[in-house]
Amino acid sequence: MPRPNTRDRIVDAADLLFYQTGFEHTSFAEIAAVVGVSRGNFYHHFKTKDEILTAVIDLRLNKTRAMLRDWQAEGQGPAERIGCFIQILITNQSKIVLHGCPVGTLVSELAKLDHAAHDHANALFTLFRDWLREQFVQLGRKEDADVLAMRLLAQSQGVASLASAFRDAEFIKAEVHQMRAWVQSLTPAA
Amino acid sequence: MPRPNTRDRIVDAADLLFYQTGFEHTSFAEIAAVVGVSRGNFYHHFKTKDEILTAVIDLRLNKTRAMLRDWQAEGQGPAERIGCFIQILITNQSKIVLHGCPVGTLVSELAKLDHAAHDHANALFTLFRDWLREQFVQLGRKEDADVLAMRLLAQSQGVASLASAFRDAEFIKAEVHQMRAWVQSLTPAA
DNA sequence: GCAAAAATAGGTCAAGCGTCCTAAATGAAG
DNA sequence: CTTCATTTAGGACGCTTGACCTATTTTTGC
Repeated sequence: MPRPNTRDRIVDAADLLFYQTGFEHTSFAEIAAVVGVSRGNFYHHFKTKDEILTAVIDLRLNKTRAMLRDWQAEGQGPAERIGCFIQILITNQSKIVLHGCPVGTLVSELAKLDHAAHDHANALFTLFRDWLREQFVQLGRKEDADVLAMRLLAQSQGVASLASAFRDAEFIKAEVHQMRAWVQSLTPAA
Repeated sequence: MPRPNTRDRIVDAADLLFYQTGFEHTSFAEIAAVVGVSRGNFYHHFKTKDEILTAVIDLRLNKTRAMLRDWQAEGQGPAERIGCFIQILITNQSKIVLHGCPVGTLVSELAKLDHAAHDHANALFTLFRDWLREQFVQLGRKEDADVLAMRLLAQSQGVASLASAFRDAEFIKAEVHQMRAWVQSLTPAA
């Protein structure tokens, strides 16, 4: 097995560059330069730019699934698990201020390009949506679990969007506090 | 007689194309083709692409200022005026599902490109933010008016983002209903 | 150890881009 | 009518892009 997995390094670099500067604005040459491989080597692993995009989305899907699985395995209640989701905004606040939400900005860009991979990328949103819905169900909100899941998802998107626009990390902290209080208000007293 | 102003027609076309397909993805040739002018004529009015962007942002700023002024002049209370803002999501729902929020997606794209015009575009957000803050002040929430303004702005951004991602106009309607109820809950009984 | 396969390097290509130029058509002013 | 600035047309440039090809090196399987 090839120790220095060039393909993975390319996907990792593309993942980061797509996040930082956007899919369309990132060129083959830039990715290749970051990884330190020639364009020919690059082409050996990925015939088209769309193939790289597919690989990047798959990587993000796998990482997200693993993360959700970890949260599930920590032996806490649904409210605490929803708290893990909200916590992402804090953990990644500096990146979010600079480049927005990785999922939201990618899906938005692909929507504008009318790109075939839009649905594939949106599966990232669906992953969170379904997982959050399940948590709200376990919280005893079976009736409106999906509505609540979408609302929390929308809130986090809005917070990331404005935090980036105004380059304001404090805004994230304040809204996260409010989101936590909101979840608390939905949690039946134990 | 005022001739059909070519410059204005160019800006109008660029405004629409930037919204529908993004700033970077829109080329000189596309705009020129839509307007029906030659690239030379185009260049006579705008030396660089950034000049067009500046003109488009200025156009949007003026349109937004006029809209806010109209809302102010309708002789209603602050709660009704905030309702006008929320109503945009309904009025433009089909466009939002297809292309997202015109302000949010532009600011987000310029942030990713690290474009100098980012702050200029973000003035659109500031316009709404300041106006909303004033409405909340008049609603008797002087202390947290800016927090509430940002929260409502973030909500509308999140709703637009997810509505576009899931291509779901019904989601907009549902969340608008919730947002109206929220404003109502902040309004002191008359 | 050696042949097959995979990986890497670097050159090449057509297309599209923003930009720039010159020249012709138009229209207002004297 | 003439003059001259404005507007329009369209060609040309230099550059970047994604895509593709061939040659060489490295790794793998038997």
